[in-house]
Amino acid sequence: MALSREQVVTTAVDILRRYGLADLTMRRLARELEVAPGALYWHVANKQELLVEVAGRLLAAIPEPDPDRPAEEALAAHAHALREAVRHVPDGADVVALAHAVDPGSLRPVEELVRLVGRAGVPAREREAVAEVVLHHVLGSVTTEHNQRIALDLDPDFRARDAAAVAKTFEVGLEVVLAGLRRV
Amino acid sequence: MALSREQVVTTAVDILRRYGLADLTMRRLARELEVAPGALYWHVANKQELLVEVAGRLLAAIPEPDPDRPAEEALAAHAHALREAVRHVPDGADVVALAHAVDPGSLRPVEELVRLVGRAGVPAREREAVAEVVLHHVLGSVTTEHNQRIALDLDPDFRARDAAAVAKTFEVGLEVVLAGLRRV
DNA sequence: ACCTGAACACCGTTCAAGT
DNA sequence: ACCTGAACACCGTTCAAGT
Repeated sequence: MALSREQVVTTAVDILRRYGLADLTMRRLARELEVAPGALYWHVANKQELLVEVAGRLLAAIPEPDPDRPAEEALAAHAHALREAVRHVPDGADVVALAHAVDPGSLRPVEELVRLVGRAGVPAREREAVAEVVLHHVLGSVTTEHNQRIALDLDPDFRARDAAAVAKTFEVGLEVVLAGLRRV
Repeated sequence: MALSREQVVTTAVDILRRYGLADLTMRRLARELEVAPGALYWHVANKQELLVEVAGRLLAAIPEPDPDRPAEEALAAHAHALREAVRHVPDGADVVALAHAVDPGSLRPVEELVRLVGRAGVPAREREAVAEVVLHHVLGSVTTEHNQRIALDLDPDFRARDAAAVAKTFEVGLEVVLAGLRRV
C-alpha cells in the first residue's frame, strides 16, 4: 500500500517521542518507513513543513478552553495544558517554538491562547504581545527544566536545587505574568 | 603566526554577523581562517563551546547595571540593553538562548539580570524563575520580530501590521512582567 | 605545541528515470 | 501518481602523521 502524508507525520512524531529532535532526520524517517529519502518529498514539501505538522500533532489533544470559566482561570489552565503537552516529549518545546516561528497562526491552541488573553481584559492591540510572553514562558521553562535534568544526569554534584523546585519555576513565572495582566 | 582561540572566536562572530547561524559551520570557519577543519579542535573542544563563547561576545558590551538607580528602572534598562545587543545580529537571540541552555551561568549580563530581579524585591527562591521570564521575553520577542521581517520580505501581502507596531510588542510584554513584579 | 590529510558517519534536497 | 537510484553539496568530529 502506498505511503501517505499521514503516515509520514505519524512516524515522525514517533521518532521524536522515542529519540528526540537530533534523530528526526529525513533520512532516518525514510529508513523507518522503508522508502528512499526522496519519496518523502512527494508527501511533504521539506523538513520545515514536516516539523510544523509534527508540532500540530503534539498540541492536538489540548482541549478548547471552557468559555464558562473565569478568564484568568481558563488562561492558567490553558498554559498548563500547553506545558503538559510538550513536557514529556524530548525537544517538544523546541519543535513547537520552531513551528510557531516558521508559521505563526498555524497552531490552534496558540490562537486560543491569544483569545484567552483577550477575555482576560487585554485590549486587542496588545493581545498577541502578551500571548507571546505566556507562550515563551511555557516553552522556555520546559527547555530549562529538561536541560537541568541533563545537567543532573551528567554531573551528580549538581544536586544543589532539586527537581521539584525546578518544576515550580513555571508556576512562579506564570503567576507574575497573570498578576501583571491584572495591573496593566 | 599560529592560530589562537581568540582568533577563532572573533572570526566566528564575524561570520554570524555577516551571514547568520546557518553559515556558521566549523568547516566554513576553517575556510575563512585558511586552516583545515581539524585545526579548530585544538583551540575549541567542539561547536557548542564555540557558540557559548560567541554568545558571550555578543553580550560583552552590555554595561553593568547602575546600583544607584531605582531597581525597576535599572531592570528595564538592562532588558533593553540585552535586546539591543542581540537585535542587530542575525540569529543573535538563538545563539544566546542556546548558550544559556547549554551552560547557564556562563553569561555575565544574565547573572546581573537575576541580581536586578532580586533588587526589585523578588525573594531569593524565586529570582531565577522571574529572571528567566524576562530573558525568554527578550529573546523570544527578538526572534518573532526577525521572523516577521522575513515574512514581510517574502510575502508583500503581509503588510497588515507594520514594522513599528511589531517592535512595540517588546515594550508591552516587558511592562506586563514589571507590573507583575510589583504585585506578587 | 600546533596543524594537515584523510577518513567516518552522517545531513537535506533534487530529479531523471522507472512502474 | 508515486517511488527509486544516484547524485550534489554539504555537515561535525577524530586521529595518525607530520613539523
